[in-house]
Amino acid sequence: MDKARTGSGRGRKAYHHGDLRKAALEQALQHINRTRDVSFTLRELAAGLGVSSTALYRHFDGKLALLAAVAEEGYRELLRRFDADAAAQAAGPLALMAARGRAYVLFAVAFPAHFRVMFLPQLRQSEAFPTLGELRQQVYGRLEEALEVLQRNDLLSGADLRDIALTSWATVHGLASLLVDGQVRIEAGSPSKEVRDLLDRVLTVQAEGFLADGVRLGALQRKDSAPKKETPARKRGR
Amino acid sequence: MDKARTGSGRGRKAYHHGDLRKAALEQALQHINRTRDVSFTLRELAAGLGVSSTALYRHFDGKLALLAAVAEEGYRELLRRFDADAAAQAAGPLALMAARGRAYVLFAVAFPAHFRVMFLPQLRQSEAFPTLGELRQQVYGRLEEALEVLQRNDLLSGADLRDIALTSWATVHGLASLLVDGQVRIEAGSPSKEVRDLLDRVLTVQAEGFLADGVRLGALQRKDSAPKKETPARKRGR
DNA sequence: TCCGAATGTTAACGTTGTCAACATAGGGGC
DNA sequence: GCCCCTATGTTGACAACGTTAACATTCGGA
Repeated sequence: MDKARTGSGRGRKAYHHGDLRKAALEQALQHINRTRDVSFTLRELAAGLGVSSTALYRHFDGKLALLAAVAEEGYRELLRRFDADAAAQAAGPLALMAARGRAYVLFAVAFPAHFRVMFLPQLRQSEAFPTLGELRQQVYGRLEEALEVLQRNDLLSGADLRDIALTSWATVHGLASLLVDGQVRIEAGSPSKEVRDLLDRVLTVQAEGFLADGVRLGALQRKDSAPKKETPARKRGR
Repeated sequence: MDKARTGSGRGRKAYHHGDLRKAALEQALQHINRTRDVSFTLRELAAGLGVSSTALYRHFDGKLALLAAVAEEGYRELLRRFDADAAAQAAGPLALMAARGRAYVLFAVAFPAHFRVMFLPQLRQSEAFPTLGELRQQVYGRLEEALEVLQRNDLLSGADLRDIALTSWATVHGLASLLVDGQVRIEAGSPSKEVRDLLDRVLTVQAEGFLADGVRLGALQRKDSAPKKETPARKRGR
């Protein structure tokens, strides 16, 4: 298949676009990154591609399906990054865990538009895109996996693995959200380096905690509830 | 001012609604909680109130302004909860810190629609609602304040206060997001109790870290960057 | 009592996502 | 080399949406 325009004339406008699907996805990402929002219009997007708006319906079932395709791209890229660091895996459990968390945040910073779309409520709730659900599970599975390796090596504290996993996930996801939403200021000069340093510090605090040696959280127990010393074993279902 | 309908007849449809602004906000919250999304229509909302859609424009400048009003309600409720626990403040720095984090998450679970709207990209980016920006700063200020109290009492580890604050904020905000988005399953039976217990465990892991005693994160340092042992003092600006 | 301000209604406009019907390109089977 | 089937793109149209303008009704204070 020809990538270039396949029409008769050279510079003339060809009837067929070449790869409209790919071009539409790229244009959508540009819009999202510029406006920080998915509220672009199909007509505007199509006009930017020199194409009628209804042409997009040959490649996507509608606007939501187009966004779903963007989200799917994002999940696959994130999984690719998770699996890319075989080096970290060889370097030990701690390195693997840190690499996974770092990959999550760096992905969000590198692909903010994808990240935004991946967590759109409209897509999360829709059952029209089962692939997205499977990909989401794979992502969380990778994070859990890294923690299980830590546990096998007796590197974890006594807390329940599920609680640790949820805490780690929340921290990493929260940091990514704050960065993507621009609630944490990043120097425009060398965003990559600054983000990486910030990220390392956050992951360190996260892993080692922030209380001084010897300080324990007895005071954290609520007054209105019996302090449950023993965490009940929780099912790992779904 | 009469709360009830002020028209002539008793059960007859009154020309004036009574308190349309309040009713509209409530109806909007219902829609958001039902659909988990802000994509309700003004016409539908107005029809549910037995009112013409343009009547809403007497109370809000438009749909975005209505959402901004919802967000403002949310921020004020959250701040109210922050300040409500004077008891925790008296019980010591650790209790205060835990209470603030817990208030954040419990607010999100109790007011999911508000929470959703508070972090809408369209509202975050718009400069038409400066009040929202001020309220946001107050919220983060309360979290930072609790940490500063900890620091004054020498209860923190040696890490930079800004890093600890960001990590805590990310964890709490991430957990709230995951709960509101339904990515963490909650038993329908006693959601309140289960969330509170889960929350306590996460806050504990967060504060104390999850590494076993003696394990340190030397392996976390990246290979492509010089390991900066000393965190450079960072300005506290903005 | 009267009159302006507050509140609500009707009609209309431009834009949006989407569908149906039609037009064109391109490649595989004869 | 021709033909037809399918993939791809276009035109025209529709209902629904947010929003505005012009008009109607009610309330409350001078």
